[in-house]
Amino acid sequence: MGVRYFALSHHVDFRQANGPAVRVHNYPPSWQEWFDANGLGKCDPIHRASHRATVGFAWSEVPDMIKMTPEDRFVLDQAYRIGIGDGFTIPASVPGETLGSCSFAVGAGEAFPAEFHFVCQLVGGFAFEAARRLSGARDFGIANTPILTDRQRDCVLWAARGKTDWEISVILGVGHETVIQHLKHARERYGVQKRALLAVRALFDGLISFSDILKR
Amino acid sequence: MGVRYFALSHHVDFRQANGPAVRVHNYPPSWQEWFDANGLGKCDPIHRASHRATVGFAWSEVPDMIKMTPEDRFVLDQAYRIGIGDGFTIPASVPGETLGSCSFAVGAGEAFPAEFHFVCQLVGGFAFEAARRLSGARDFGIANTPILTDRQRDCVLWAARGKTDWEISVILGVGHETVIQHLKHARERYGVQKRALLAVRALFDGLISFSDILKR
DNA sequence: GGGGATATTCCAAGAAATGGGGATAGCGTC
DNA sequence: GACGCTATCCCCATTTCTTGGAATATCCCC
Repeated sequence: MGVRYFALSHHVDFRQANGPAVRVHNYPPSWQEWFDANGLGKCDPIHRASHRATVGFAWSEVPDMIKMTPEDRFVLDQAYRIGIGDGFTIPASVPGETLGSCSFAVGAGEAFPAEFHFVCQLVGGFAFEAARRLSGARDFGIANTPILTDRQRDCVLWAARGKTDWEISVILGVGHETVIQHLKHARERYGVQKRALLAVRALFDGLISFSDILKR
Repeated sequence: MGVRYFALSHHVDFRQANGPAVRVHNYPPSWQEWFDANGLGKCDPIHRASHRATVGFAWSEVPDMIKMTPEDRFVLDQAYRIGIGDGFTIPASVPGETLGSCSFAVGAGEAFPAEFHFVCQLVGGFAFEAARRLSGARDFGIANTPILTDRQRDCVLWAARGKTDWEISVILGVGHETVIQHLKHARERYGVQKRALLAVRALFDGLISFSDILKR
């Protein structure tokens, strides 16, 4: 396929991975060591960017996809220094399941053959799905994501929008205590203590979406 | 591509759709009417199955992917009666965004040409991505998003993970008041009042990612 | 050297969220 | 009819967050 490196991986910290997670790659060992030592599994810029696409993207597009921090630039710099050049990454996302991706890269200084993007898209996508099935990761996904009632969902949505319990009660036309109760139950079902994490989980599971929250 | 029908759609109830949502298809109008009348956007069995895959799947695999209810069987039965036969669906999932999919189907009684699965995968995937961008479902407003300092980002990340200010102060090894201050400034830069919305905005901007937050 | 951004710590008052109890009513299932 | 789920309301105590101030010190840039 005209590329030198491949990397198929779940986006977890492999230093302390506990659940089922897959990683297969042919990057230089020194890169994996440095990558793990810095706990990049969960915050690598390429991985972060992959959480914002449905299909493959060239690494050159990453700065347009996420906010690049100085560390992000340092990470990409390090990769280049170790010999990893331009790349193309295929995201893999299933609601409620560990995120992952499959990347292909050429050596530093080489040009990525754009005519192989489609092939990478296909190979990367099906390769990840195969790994996902082998690892049993998919058995831990949406099957056990909590189900909320309509009212609970409404309250979570307005809470994610930054409204207070009292404001929500006015918006929904119910009592203040009712809203407290709905959010209490929603937190219990998700097994979380804080409404910030509740909002995040509801977003991740597809219960609510950014467009629900941020419109207007 | 050897198929008769296509359907590219966000999984929402189009009777009461309010946000940006896309639907393009050439199914019979009677099917869309019946589909909407029954509010299937969110519970159609093909859509539900697509929430458990990262790549395309043949509709014949659906019973192995989700638990089929009697209603599900009735829905598929109705589709067949209207003239929709076997199909292949490509899921499209981005954390925090409305779920969607792109399907291809042959007429009732016809055989789906398996040799076109790969082509469907590619066309469906990129078609959905194109529709997603056109619809503004994802508007990359990276340019004018606030810039946080490293410490502020750390605090936002831990706050999104559901930690209290005091817990964060222990984790980061700084004073309790310092964390309060960082989050105060972070909220000011984002122009929000609540940490739940702060977490959502930071996620939306790509400052932090779901895999940063959720270990699993 | 001055200006600006950053990181750090501290105080205090009030608002809001959380966790623990309750209760009533409707609705559908077994 | 008993049971479970849902939605609605109420009380309490405690913790946590938010907002308004304040102060140092470092670092980089001009």
